Amino acid sequence: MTKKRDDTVRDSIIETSIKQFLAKGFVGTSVIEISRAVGIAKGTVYCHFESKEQILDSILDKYAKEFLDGAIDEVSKCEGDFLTRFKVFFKYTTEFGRDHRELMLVWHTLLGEIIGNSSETERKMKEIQGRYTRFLEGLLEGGKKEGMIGKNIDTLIHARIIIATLTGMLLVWYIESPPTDDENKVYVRAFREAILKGMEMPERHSVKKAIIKQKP
Amino acid sequence: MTKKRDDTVRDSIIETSIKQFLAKGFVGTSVIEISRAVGIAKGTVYCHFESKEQILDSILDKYAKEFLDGAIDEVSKCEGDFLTRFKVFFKYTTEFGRDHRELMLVWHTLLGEIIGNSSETERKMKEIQGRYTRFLEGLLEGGKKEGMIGKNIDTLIHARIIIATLTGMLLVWYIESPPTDDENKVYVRAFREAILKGMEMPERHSVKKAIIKQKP
Amino acid sequence: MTKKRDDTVRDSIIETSIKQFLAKGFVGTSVIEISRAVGIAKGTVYCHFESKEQILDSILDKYAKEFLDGAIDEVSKCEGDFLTRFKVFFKYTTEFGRDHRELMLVWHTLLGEIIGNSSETERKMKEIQGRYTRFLEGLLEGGKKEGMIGKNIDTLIHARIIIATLTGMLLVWYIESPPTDDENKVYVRAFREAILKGMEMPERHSVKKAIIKQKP
Amino acid sequence: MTKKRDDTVRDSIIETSIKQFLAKGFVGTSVIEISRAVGIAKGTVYCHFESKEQILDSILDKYAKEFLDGAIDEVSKCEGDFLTRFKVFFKYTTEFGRDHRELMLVWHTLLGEIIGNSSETERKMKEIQGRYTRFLEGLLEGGKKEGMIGKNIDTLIHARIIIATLTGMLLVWYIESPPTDDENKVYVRAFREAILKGMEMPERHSVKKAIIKQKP
DNA sequence: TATGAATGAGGGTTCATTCAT
DNA sequence: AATGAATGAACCCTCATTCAT
Repeated sequence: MTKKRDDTVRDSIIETSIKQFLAKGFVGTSVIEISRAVGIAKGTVYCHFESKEQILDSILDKYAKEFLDGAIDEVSKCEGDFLTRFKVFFKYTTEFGRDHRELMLVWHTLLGEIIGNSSETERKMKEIQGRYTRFLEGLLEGGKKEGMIGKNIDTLIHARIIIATLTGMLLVWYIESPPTDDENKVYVRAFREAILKGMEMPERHSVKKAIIKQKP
Repeated sequence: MTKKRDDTVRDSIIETSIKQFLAKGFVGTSVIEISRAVGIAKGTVYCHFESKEQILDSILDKYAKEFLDGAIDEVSKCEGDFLTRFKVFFKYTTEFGRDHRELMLVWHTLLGEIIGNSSETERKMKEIQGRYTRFLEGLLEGGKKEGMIGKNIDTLIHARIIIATLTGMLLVWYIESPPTDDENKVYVRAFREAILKGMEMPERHSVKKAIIKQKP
Repeated sequence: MTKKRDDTVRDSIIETSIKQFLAKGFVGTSVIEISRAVGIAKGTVYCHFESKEQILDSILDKYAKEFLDGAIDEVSKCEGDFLTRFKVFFKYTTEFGRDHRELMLVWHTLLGEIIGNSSETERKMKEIQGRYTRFLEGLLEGGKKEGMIGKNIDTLIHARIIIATLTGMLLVWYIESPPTDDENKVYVRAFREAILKGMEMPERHSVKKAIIKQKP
Repeated sequence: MTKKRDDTVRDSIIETSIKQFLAKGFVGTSVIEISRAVGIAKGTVYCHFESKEQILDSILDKYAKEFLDGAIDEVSKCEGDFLTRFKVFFKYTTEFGRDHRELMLVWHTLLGEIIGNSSETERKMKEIQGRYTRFLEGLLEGGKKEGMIGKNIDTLIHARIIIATLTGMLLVWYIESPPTDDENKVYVRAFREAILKGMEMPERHSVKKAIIKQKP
């Protein structure tokens, strides 16, 4: 309601910056490169953002709003049990990653660059990351209550494992050339199953047996 | 006795650069910051390295030599079956990650910054990463032949999944404050079990459905 | 009205650079010295030139355009015989040398510094120098056809001698304190007569022996 | 008598520096380049010279001693009339230029770079140049007394013209590819005749006639 | 005498930011 | 809002010189 005017240029700057930051990092990207890629003058960038750092901030906000809030929204709307909700979460995450490859990746790329800065931006990144972890922890906690994942599972640790896995998945996809759509599906399913197995009720079968008995 | 002279300063520069690159990225770290942290003059850095980029190169070489070659060595020395070898690999990787936190992390930090550069350094990074992937693929291939992991498992894909998972694990550890040693063990075990389950023989239980019958 | 904008600063940089290069050579002059002499910030130089080398390039272009093209123009406009044309050329050259002392001298100063560089700038200098030589050769060739200079005169060699003489004249003027206007005229006349005598028709008197019968 | 010890290295440094200064100028040549070309360590240069500037000084001394003193010597030893002495001078100069191409050229190259410096070295260069001019002036003055060159010839001006011409000759040879030995001889003779004609007794024939009457 | 690691001033260049138009 | 010339700090790197060995 408030911000309504024509934000075409502003959005263009953000969209372009994501691409550039992804390719060359935050420090490695200059304002003039952004402005040229957008097709405006250097000074014009400063009509829309106070500083280069503010562009980064807006990207983080965009990530938090579109990805994180989106995931939370999607999951809250789902009324099923833990497994259903988890699958919704997983589907949302991987599909978002597929459709907003750059936004997801720039997040991880910048993490490495920004964390340790002790800047305001670092604080923001840590806060977003924390919100993500806690949301996932809550989801798992629910699964525990429903008896769908092992009681002795540490939900915080597993939240982290899941994030780690998803993070790593994206990075590897980025380094190696992007997989085909079919490969993509195989990956995603394999990841999901691996994650779920890691948390499943021990009664179903002993991990130990499965692993150790292989040596006849 | 060959070329051995006192490389103290050189090593210092590398060690310090790792820390600085980790904290601020490659572009974000200036040569004068490195020199000050080492306690030498700016010019002295150039007595030991031709350029800032060459420091980075040396770090990558160090990573490749210490971590990758170390892992390959360790595994080749092990004469057991796939599972034993895989555990050796896993142990080596996680322990190396624990003991050389910075070296491992700087690798991943710089990956995000460098990939896309189309620089010589990028080529080097991709080559190292490729060597790692192929090594792991070979390991899994062996497991397949021994009948210890499912015949239908795509070893390349799973090599990538494993790397992704380990990568992500490290990154998350870094973003969140470092876990205690005990947490560490739980993580590592959980990760390893998850990975192995994802690949185990389908006959034993029903992973099969999840992994193999992707296309209904 | 085409691209005309205010090139005051750009021109100032060139004018100042000529003086500085003349005094201290190209390598010996720093960009900050130029900027300070112009009265602008160091960075501003780079708003007008891509690099220090580009300033040099512009000076060469200026030299080629103002001096060389000017000479060619002046001579082509003259419809007289060889002697008339040669005198026009000589007058133009010496007057240009008198009125654009610095531009002429910086050319020669930089020649010594740049030649041997195997840089792009060297190529440019050689090309300009070559154009100058060929133009003069053409002029002499005309004189030969008109029968006003000896048939056996090698026009290329004499073109070079003339250039050498003019070049040396300028350099000596610079090293020794600049001569008065009256001395100037004596110089110029003496030079011109010496040059013309060296090429005149052998029949008239015995230069022939000196020039032609080189091999007894 | 005084300096007797083995100056091989010192001489090597000077010889090498001449080549390097010629190719890249004084400022453009670094001490390490010289040392590498000589095949010694950088520090060793400072065992033989106090500074880079001192190398230049030694080159100038060498030029003054070998070329200038040599010319003066040669001419004083000759007992003939002006024309004979002048020819001796000219022969010596051009042959020295042919045989010590680099030493001669580096002198002219460095002139442009150093003059204007207001350094001690500049003073030295001006002094050498002045000594050269005065020597030549004396030679011409003798010719005047012997009645072999025109009474109204200004010997200082003509000394300058001669130097200028020789200087220019060298530079042009340097810029254009070096002439063959035969071409060389033609040049040299043409130069000498041109110079001598410019100074000859007016009684022999009127310059004016020769030049002006060409237009019938 | 010879070495080469160490120094730090200074060079060319980039770039975020400002501001008059 | 849009522009781009201007700024000056900061960056990477070079180099003359010193000095302990």
